[in-house]
Amino acid sequence: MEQLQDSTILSPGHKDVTAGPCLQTAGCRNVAPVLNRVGDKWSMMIVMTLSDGSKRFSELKRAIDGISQRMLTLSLRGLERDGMVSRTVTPTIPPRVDYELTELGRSLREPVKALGDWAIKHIDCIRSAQRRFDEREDAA
Amino acid sequence: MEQLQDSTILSPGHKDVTAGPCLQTAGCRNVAPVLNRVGDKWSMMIVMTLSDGSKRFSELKRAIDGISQRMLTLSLRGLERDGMVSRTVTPTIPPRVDYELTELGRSLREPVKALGDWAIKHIDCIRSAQRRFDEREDAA
DNA sequence: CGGAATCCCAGGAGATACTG
DNA sequence: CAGTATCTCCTGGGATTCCG
Repeated sequence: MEQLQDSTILSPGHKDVTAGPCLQTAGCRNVAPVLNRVGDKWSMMIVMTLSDGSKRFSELKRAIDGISQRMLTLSLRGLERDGMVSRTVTPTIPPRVDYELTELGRSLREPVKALGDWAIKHIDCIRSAQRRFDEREDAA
Repeated sequence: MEQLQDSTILSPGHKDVTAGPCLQTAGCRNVAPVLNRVGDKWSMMIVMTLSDGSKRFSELKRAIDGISQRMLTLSLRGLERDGMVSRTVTPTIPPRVDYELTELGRSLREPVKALGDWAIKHIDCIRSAQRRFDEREDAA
């Protein structure tokens, strides 16, 4: 089996965590893995797409458009592993597999929405900041 | 100049956005870039670290511990480009550069904290879900 | 001190082909 | 249909070195 994306952030060659000196870093260390999944392009797309009910593999693949079946599989595995998504196999022929947000997954939608609202609210600000930055850079 | 991490998510070989069929995907497309920066390991660390006031380059490097100067530079550039962080050069000898959260950057702390709180609140749930998942997998 | 430039490699991710 | 298995290409990112 290929190495599953484990979302466990641990700097390679890093000392022991329990001996961690930085206070905020400790809390950060808990948050980082979650952010990493949430921040992931495909995982987010999937959660969004599953927001309005369960979908089967091929439905997801078609809905998300641009995702390869490989990344869909891997991302779903990651979300399933994190307990965000449940996977239900119906062993008919041909087989049918449905994915659905778990309670945990659904509870995630709220804070993510908060962040999404922030993003939408400030997207213009960010865009223009980027433009200004790029212009100054081009001038140089 | 090396290609700056532009945080602009656009599937390669993707059709035109304006013709996009999916409604929620459109909003998602705005949110994704932001999430991608927010979800970024180092960028988050930096924002966290800058939460309590401005810091200079070497302070950040020491505070974050594990980051390479390359990634620190690149991440700071990204944050600066997005208007989250301001960069102030004091041309003394030796030179001194201070980084500070902008208003935009500070406003980001709140929704991020919401997400962080969610993460902390559910981290046990996630961890145990991961353990269960891994055990079932080992059994197979 | 704060970077920029270069080298280099492991891991991320697409395309394709095969299977239960 | 819903994956798994390869193969391959490409980028992210560490280490190191040089510059103002």
